[in-house]
Amino acid sequence: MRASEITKAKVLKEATNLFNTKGYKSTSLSDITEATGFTKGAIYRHFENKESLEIEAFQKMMQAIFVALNEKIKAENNTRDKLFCVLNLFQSYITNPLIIGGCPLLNVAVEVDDTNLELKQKAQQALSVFRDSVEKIIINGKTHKQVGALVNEKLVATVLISTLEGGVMMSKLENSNSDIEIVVNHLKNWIVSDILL
Amino acid sequence: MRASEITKAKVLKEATNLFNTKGYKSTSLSDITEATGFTKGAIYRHFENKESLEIEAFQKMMQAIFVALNEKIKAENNTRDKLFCVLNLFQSYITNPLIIGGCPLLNVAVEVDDTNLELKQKAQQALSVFRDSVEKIIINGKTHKQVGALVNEKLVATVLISTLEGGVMMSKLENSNSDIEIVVNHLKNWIVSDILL
DNA sequence: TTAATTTGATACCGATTGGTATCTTTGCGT
DNA sequence: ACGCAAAGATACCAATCGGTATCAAATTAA
Repeated sequence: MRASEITKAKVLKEATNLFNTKGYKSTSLSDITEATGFTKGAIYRHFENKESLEIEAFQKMMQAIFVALNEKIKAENNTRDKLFCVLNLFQSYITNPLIIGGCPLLNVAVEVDDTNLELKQKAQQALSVFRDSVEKIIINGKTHKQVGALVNEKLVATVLISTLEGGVMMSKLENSNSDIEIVVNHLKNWIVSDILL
Repeated sequence: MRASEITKAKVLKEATNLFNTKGYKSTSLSDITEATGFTKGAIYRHFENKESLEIEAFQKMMQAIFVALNEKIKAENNTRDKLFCVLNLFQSYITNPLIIGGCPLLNVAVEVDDTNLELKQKAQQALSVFRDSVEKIIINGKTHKQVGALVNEKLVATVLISTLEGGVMMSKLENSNSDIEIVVNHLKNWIVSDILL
C-alpha cells in the first residue's frame, strides 16, 4: 500500500466512525482533521468535497457489511442458519460493534432528506441489496424444500429488516442490549415456526 | 389567545416541521425565521436558545401524538381494535401524515448522540410512554380474557414498536407505502393468531 | 387616553462552516 | 543520488452559524 493510500484509508476510516456516530451533517471537516491528524489540504487532495467523502464512507461501510454477511451466509448450509446470520449481524451492531454508531443504513435513511439525493440513492440501493439477500435465502430454501412453498419472500425480507432496524434503534436509544435481543429471539421463533418446513 | 402566544405557537409549529423533516442539527435559526416570517429577536424572546426550542418542539409533537392515540385507544372496546390503533398511527406517518417527516421518536432516536443528553432523555421517556401504552392494552386484555395468559406484554410491545419503526424507516427511504403496509398487515395477522384468544 | 411593559426588528458579535490557492515537503521512479 | 511529480501544511476566503444588545412598535392595564 502506497503512502498516500494509507492517508486516504485513514481519513475514510475516521470519517466513517464520525459519520456513523455523530451523523453526516453534524460531522465537520475539523472533526475529521482532529481525528486523523491530517489537515484539510490533505483531505481535499483525496476527496472532491465533503459530500463525496460522505458517500464514499457510506459505501465503504455497506460494502464491508455485505461482504462479511455473504461470507457467513455461504458458510452455512441450511436456510435456518443462513437467516440467523442476518439476525446476528443486526444484533452485533449493539452487542459486538464492528462499526460503532449502529446500523449505517438506518442512520443514513433517517438523516437524509431530499437535499441529499445522491446519498439517499445509495441508501436505497443498500436496502435493495439487503432485501435481495434475504429473499434469495428464502427462494433457495424453497427449492431445497426447507421453506414452505406458500411463504412470501418479499414479506419475510421486509418484516425481518424492519423489525431488526427498529430493534437497533430502540437498543441504541436505551443503551441496552435487551430490545435487540428480544427482537432477535422473537424472529428466530417466527422463522422456525412459520417460515421453515 | 394573546398576540404573543400566537407568535410562539407559529414558531413552534414551523420549527416542528423543519426539525422533523430536515433534522434538528441541520435546521438553522434562519430556516426558522424564513419559515415563520419572524426574526431571530422574536424567536429568542420566546425560547432561551435553540436547544430548548428543539426540546419543546419534540415534546409538543410527542404529546400531540400520545393524546390522539390515547383517545382512539379509549374509543375502542376490545384488545384487537386497541392494538390496531397503534398500527394505524404508524401507518399514518406515511399514508396520512398529520406530522410530516415520519416518526418524531425515530428521527430523534437516530439523530441524537451523547452531546444531546437532554433531547435523548426526552426520547427515552417518549419510548417508555409508548411501551407502557402497548403493555397496558395487553395487560387489560388479559384481565378481560381477550389475551392469552402466557403472552409476554413486554415482548409484544417491543416487537410491535420495533417492527413499526423499522417499517416507517423503510417506507420513507423508498418513498412508498408498500413496506409499512406489509409490516402492518403482518402484525395484524400476528396479533390475531398469536396474541388474542 | 395615556403610560408602562411587552414584543419584535435591526444590527451586530465571535466562532465555525466548507472550500481553495499557494507553498513546502515527501516519496517515488529512474 | 537525483529530479520531478504528488502529497500534505499553511493561510486564507466568504458565508453561515447560534446568540445578543439595543431600539422601535405594538399591546396591555390603568
